[in-house]
Amino acid sequence: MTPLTERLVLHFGEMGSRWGFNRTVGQMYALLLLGEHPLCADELAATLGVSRGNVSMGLKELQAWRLLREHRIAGDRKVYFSPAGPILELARRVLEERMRREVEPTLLLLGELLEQPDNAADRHALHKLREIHDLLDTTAEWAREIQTLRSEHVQRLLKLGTSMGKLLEFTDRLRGEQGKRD
Amino acid sequence: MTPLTERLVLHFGEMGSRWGFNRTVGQMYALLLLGEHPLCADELAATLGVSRGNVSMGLKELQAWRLLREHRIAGDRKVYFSPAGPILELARRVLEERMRREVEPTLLLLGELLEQPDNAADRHALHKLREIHDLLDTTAEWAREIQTLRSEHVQRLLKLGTSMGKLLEFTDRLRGEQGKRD
DNA sequence: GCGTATTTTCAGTTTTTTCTGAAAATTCAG
DNA sequence: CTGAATTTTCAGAAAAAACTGAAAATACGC
Repeated sequence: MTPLTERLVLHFGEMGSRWGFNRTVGQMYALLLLGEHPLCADELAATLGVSRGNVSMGLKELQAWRLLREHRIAGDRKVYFSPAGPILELARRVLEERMRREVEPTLLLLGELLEQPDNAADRHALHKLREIHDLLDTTAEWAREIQTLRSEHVQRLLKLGTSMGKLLEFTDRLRGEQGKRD
Repeated sequence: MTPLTERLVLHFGEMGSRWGFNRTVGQMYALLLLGEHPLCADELAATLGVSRGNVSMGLKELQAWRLLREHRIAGDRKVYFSPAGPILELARRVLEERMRREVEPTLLLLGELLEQPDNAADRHALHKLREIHDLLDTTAEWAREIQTLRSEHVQRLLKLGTSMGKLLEFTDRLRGEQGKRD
């Protein structure tokens, strides 16, 4: 492991928890990302100095995120792993999985609660619930559509940034000045 | 606490950790969101059945996210709290804070590592690093621009969804068919 | 199929995070 | 100012999450 790789591994380990998984999983993925060749579980365990069992659980977790690709070599029983695609594709899968874990459950619950018969005591709460539900719903729809676009278009869309929004700001400002003149 | 509020409080408590804070903080925010009136620390502690100290730390956390507004009433020493604005504004602050916590540190590190003198052993790793850096950089820029737009325009932009992207897909398909005819 | 190389599982241990409650610090009505 | 009301802090307790290592299960070359 070169000093550069080591630095990244440590960083991914620390950030792991903020990204929704544990230190070992973060470090494992850093290694797989930077390495030129696929690695097997034993190599991961040895390089990171963690137990074989821990690596096994980590691999399961990364597979749940669909971030891994398996490689099998004829005459070798071990399974080797590498990242499941180009960076943008990985980011897209992380987005999808995070929507599933962080947004979907709440969206479902809110939808259910909003269908219940209206109780006078909850009028205000239901109003808030509706607002939250609608925002999450729009966001989920947006994320779902991102998944349908081709990588190159996601790329271009990101680069476009908020120019659409800026256009809205601009036209509104024009309209405002026109209003003053009227 | 009505059954509806109770249900939401429990849910926000469970989801808390996935959203980057702990159970108590999640529950506290659910209460503040749904309640019609601002609440003081003692009310939060009593309603949720947690210690006063825990609520104090939770409030500090929510303030770090800039999700709270303080209310002070003449002749009453207690401080009362309510959500810091409309839902969309809160979502925007969560986005900002999450970028700061989850993306910025990595972006800074990658930027630093990419400036180091190139080491032959790291050629491949540096290439990957560059890819990740550029994607995070574009994403951060995009998030920063969102913060500059007015709420109503963020709303419209979200609703527009990926129609821009769909347009790209569409024109590319047309171009493709044209290509076949040539 | 056999037998071993490899992976998975999971009970017990360690580490980390969260929570409590009482003491210290702060704030503000009088 | 004063002092009680309120908030914050933080050491220690409790709870949750992560990790180990060995045993069980599985997979696959021979």
